[in-house]
Amino acid sequence: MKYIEVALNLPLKMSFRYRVPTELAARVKIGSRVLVPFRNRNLKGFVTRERKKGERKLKDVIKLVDDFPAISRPLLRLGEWVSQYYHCSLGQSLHSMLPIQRSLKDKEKKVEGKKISCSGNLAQTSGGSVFLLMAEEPEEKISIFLSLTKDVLARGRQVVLVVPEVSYISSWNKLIQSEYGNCVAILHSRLKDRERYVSWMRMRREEAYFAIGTRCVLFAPFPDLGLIVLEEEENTSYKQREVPRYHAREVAARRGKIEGFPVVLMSQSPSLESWSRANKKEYLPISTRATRKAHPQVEIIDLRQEEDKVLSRSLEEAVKEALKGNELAILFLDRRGFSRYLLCQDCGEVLRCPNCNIGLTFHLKGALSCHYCGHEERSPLVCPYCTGNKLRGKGVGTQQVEKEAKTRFPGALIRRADLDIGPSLAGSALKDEVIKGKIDILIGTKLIIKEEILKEAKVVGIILADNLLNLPDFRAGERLFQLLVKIKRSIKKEGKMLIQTYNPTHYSLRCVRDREEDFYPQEMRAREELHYPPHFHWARVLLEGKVEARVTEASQRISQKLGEKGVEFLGPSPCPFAKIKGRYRYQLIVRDENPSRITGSLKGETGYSSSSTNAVRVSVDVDPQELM
DNA sequence: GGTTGGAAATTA
DNA sequence: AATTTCCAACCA
Repeated sequence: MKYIEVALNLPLKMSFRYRVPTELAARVKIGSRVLVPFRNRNLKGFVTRERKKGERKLKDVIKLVDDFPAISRPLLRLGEWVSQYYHCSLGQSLHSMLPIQRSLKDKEKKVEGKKISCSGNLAQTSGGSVFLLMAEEPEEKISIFLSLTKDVLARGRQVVLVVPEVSYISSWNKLIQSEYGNCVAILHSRLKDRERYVSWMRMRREEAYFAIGTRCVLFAPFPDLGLIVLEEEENTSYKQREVPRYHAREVAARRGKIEGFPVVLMSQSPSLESWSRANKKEYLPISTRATRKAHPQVEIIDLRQEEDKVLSRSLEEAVKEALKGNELAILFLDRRGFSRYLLCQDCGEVLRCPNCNIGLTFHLKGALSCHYCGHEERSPLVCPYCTGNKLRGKGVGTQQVEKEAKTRFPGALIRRADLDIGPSLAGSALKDEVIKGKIDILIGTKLIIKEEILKEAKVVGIILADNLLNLPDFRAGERLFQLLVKIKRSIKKEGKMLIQTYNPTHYSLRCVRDREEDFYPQEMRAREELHYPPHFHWARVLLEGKVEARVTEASQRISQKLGEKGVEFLGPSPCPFAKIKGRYRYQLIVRDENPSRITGSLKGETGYSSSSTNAVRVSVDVDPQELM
């Protein structure tokens, strides 16, 4: 008799054993999906191991779901790594790797021989390595991309291109189709069931040999994958917010290691993590020809010296100039949906946490708090740096920009685009309007920071850079730098970017204007002292529950345990969103230079999640991006 | 003795 | 995660 272990899509550490009825025995393999009885219902799960003996009476597998194993051996190994590193069950990680619920049917007799032959020729000098491609010019990036992929395809292997968001897919698809013909399969979460199924099957059958998609395309069922390329590797969308909370960059690298192929990260301004790894030769830089073309002018405007805190004189002049030449001007302001910060309009300083150096969150009752370590203080009446009395709560409602622009630039065609107007509308329709020149001044949030829109712009004004710089996030400076570099690289070469700020000497701004490469060593130094990544790995332990006392109690218990183990951690402190859907939320931040020590210290402290009506749910987010 | 609400155990 | 089991507190 044959027995198997099955991983179910439940937050349980254990797998369950079943007996395989004789008539199924030949077809049930490792990686197969099976339907099994569980409690009083039937669940689909993945076969993870085969066993000779069942030491007790086990239930029978009900049926085999698919005509073939849905998960290949290497992908099973990848799933095991994801579940270990990101603290979720194997069933949860495997479930997220297969975006299809229905049964997989295969009428044609697929040649299984090919898979075996591929494992022999994996040995390749670059197999398992990660490369970092920092191309200044988009044309150069594309030409390197094409030469790399051509090479892989010529050796009969397949290519995956991962992009941060769905909107990036169509232009890449056009490019790749025009180069290689109809060989592309597209995969992302917004596809309909049927489309996803067709795409997935085309990859498996090698009817397609090029896959483009968002995160989920990392698990493309190609039999002989030869290359994964990640576009805009610093993009924060690469971190999945739901379980399993994986980062596409890490998963790509791990798949490359398991299956022995190279991974290429592309970026105009890489994440500090990747820059640092490249510096340590963990990632290999791909050298580019130095074809730096003329850059647009960058001007930093000191708002402390300006009468008008919304539109400075220089920005007004620049916009007028653009209007005169019938060119597009963009005014960017990021609305911070939550949390405000306290800024001195005289000296430009911001109230920061003495322990963590992130902007303190300014609450309406006049309290200031740090959500990393839980530090709290009363908000002062005068600025502690210059004793001035112009401390102002900043962050929400910089909405007057549109009103201001209308009075300043009468007759101009002004368009405001943000989430209120609708994200779908802000997409292609807006792009069309921009290209046809139907807009003179475009006012918007991060939504409009798209290459297709920016490339039409002659002038871009950043209304208040401090909004981004003072986000309660240690990566705020890095994010601002990356955003500004992206704008600078995308707008017209003879254009101009004007940055309004109360902190004109900040290196995030200075480096955008003067020497971009100086940013990374400076930011590395800033992160070192406070044990921020990339020097240390972080994991967030999130506690949620309906009874606040229970949540704080549980967080105390965990912090005591961590203390006994001698692990370094911050908190517990209330999350930036302290209550969501009636659940109170607290967090602890565990940090260590070695990610496996973090995993070790958390083992046993938390289930993957335990839930009952009044209990506290504890979950772990390894290498978190935003702590909300 | 019986009901009840919440925590703990169980699921193969 | 979703139930079932366990157990102590409360009641008449």
